Amino acid sequence: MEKHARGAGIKEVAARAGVSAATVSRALSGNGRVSEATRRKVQQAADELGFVISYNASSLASGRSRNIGIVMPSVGRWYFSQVLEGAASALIEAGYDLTLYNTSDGPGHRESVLKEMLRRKRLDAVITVALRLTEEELGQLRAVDKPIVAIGGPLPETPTVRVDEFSISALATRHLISLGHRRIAHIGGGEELERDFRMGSTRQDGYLHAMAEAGIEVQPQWLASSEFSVAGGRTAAKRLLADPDTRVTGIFCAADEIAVGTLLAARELGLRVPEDLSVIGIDDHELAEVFGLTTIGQDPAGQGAAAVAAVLSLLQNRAPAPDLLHGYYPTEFVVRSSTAVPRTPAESDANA
Amino acid sequence: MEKHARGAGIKEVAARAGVSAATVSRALSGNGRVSEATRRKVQQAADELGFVISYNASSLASGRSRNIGIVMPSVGRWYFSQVLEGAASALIEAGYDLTLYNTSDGPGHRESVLKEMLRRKRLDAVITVALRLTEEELGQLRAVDKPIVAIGGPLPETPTVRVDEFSISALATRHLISLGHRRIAHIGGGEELERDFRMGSTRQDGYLHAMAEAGIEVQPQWLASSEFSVAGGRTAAKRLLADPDTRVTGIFCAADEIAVGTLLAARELGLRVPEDLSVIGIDDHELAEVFGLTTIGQDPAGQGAAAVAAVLSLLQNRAPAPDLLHGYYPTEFVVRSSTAVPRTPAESDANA
DNA sequence: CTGAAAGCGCTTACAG
DNA sequence: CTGAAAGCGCTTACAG
Repeated sequence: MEKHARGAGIKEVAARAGVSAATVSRALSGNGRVSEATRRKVQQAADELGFVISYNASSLASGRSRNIGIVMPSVGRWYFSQVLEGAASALIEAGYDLTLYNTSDGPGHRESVLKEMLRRKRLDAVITVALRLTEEELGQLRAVDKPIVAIGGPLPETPTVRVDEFSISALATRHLISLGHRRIAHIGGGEELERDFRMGSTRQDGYLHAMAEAGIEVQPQWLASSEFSVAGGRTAAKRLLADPDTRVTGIFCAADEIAVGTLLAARELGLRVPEDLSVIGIDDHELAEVFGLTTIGQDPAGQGAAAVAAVLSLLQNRAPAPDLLHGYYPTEFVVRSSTAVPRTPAESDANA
Repeated sequence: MEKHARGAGIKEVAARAGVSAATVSRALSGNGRVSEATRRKVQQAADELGFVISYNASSLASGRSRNIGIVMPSVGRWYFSQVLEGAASALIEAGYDLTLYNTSDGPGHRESVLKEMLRRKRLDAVITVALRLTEEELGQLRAVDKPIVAIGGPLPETPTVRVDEFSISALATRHLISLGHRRIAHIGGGEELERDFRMGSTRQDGYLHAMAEAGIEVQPQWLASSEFSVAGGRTAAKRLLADPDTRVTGIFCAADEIAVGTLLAARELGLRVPEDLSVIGIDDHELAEVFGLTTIGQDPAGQGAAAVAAVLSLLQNRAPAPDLLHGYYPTEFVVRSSTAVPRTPAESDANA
């Protein structure tokens, strides 16, 4: 009774099935050969007793935890919540637990997360999202000798699910250029993005590259930045659009939330989109469709699932997953109604 | 060397400090008395060796896991991502791990999550978010004899962090009524909300109550529903506002995302807010401020943190947390610019 | 295919 | 305050 209340253990199952605990373990885990008849007997006994394995004991004995850690700087922000959703689904599907480490509370916390929590041996592998690690931190993680897969971070020699920031940014910019825009601004992710993804510059670089390629000289006031939010984008765009000698006809925003903010700012300033202003973003955020935003979709949930798939395969055969070392996660160019040929082509020849 | 690579164990620390493993355990965990001198010696040895405790071993031996499970139907939706963010911060602060169970993939998955994962003894307690459980499921959870705290669900006799759905809905509706509106619609959360929170009806009930209280007969076409998204709200509001004999002057939306969608719909239909239409939501979503939306803030991150606090206190002394059994989580009425006196007071006397 | 036994790395009465 | 020893509930060579 007492025993029952705390759940039947492997011994009880063994007794009921008339076999040894070792056999129960083999039958239930699938490791080691067991006759079909025995397996069935054991399974039935386990079912009858409502046996639930103790992961702690199992992990301690076997060294495997069926538990993956995910480290990200913020669950509350859209991108991360989507990644998490995708990863969580994939993990639950595979029968793995997911331990979440939200490092949002400043670097102090992040450090303790990395140094302690990840090494407490309860994890089979780690997925980092948009995390920059120092050489030392990376070394520590590697010392534990557990698979690490990154999403969107700059971890050297770590299998990484990433989109080609530079190319999609150049693509977005070229889209505006090809429509005839020449006065094109860029609202980047600013420090936040830079810190988390080390790609604020990469997206801006793609923009600068496309502009240079087209022989357009970028004016300094065309470069703005915003935090990743509609409010931030709105503020940045208002500032940008209010400046009389900035008068751009197109804006490439580093994220859809910023782009939506830009659309709102334009509206408030009496600018029509796309007649007076074309706007393009990155993400294919759910608001993008609502606002008819042209964007480059990057499917964060898919990225989360892809990282899980990579981790699981590493866990099985430690294959180096070459595509994650060199390839890029696919993106999708989605043309909607926020971009069009500029209304005043006369402007497009003025270069300063 | 070998040993070192896999991390020093408690024995190595004991040897280095010149004490027994038992003493190391006591010194490091704080359980049991250890002389200050010994404690320091042990701590230093542990630091030098980079000792990290094995949670699996510790949990197996002690029965405590320092790990809390959180079950929610969707991490990707705003409300849940915020709850998670709040809970994660609070847990990391307390030195607890957080295991996430995202049950979004249908009831089949949810069931296995509840029946198996939560019982694998790796968890000290469980926080459920917006989860309806059957009597049986609840019984199973209780059988494990681990603290359960709910957020927003209808779990009987379970300490629950919840806002007063009925009252805030009535409040929101009364706000419109007090401004002079009488033709007021309600866009609820529909099935989705009903299923997850069992409160779709509660929010609608609050609306109906306030309307009845004011002697206003609610016309059937004033009741609409939408999924929890801007897109959903926009669609629902368009349908509602397009109907010529519905002509409401105010809409109470069950969530800010729906309300924002409603604002967009109004704009597209050429209705000015608040001159032609007043809109009020619930949440204080980050978009609410951007859109000047009047709303009732419910601070989901705070709810997550509150649930964690409750769980931790239950873990310490098993106090029943009476406020969580009867009280409500505080909300905040935030008046912005989406609500005002209706332009055409003549209408407000027509009752059918 | 199956069992007895050692062991995973801690914690905690029990003595002292 | 500290140590020796048993035990947490599994897994897995090692034999058979």
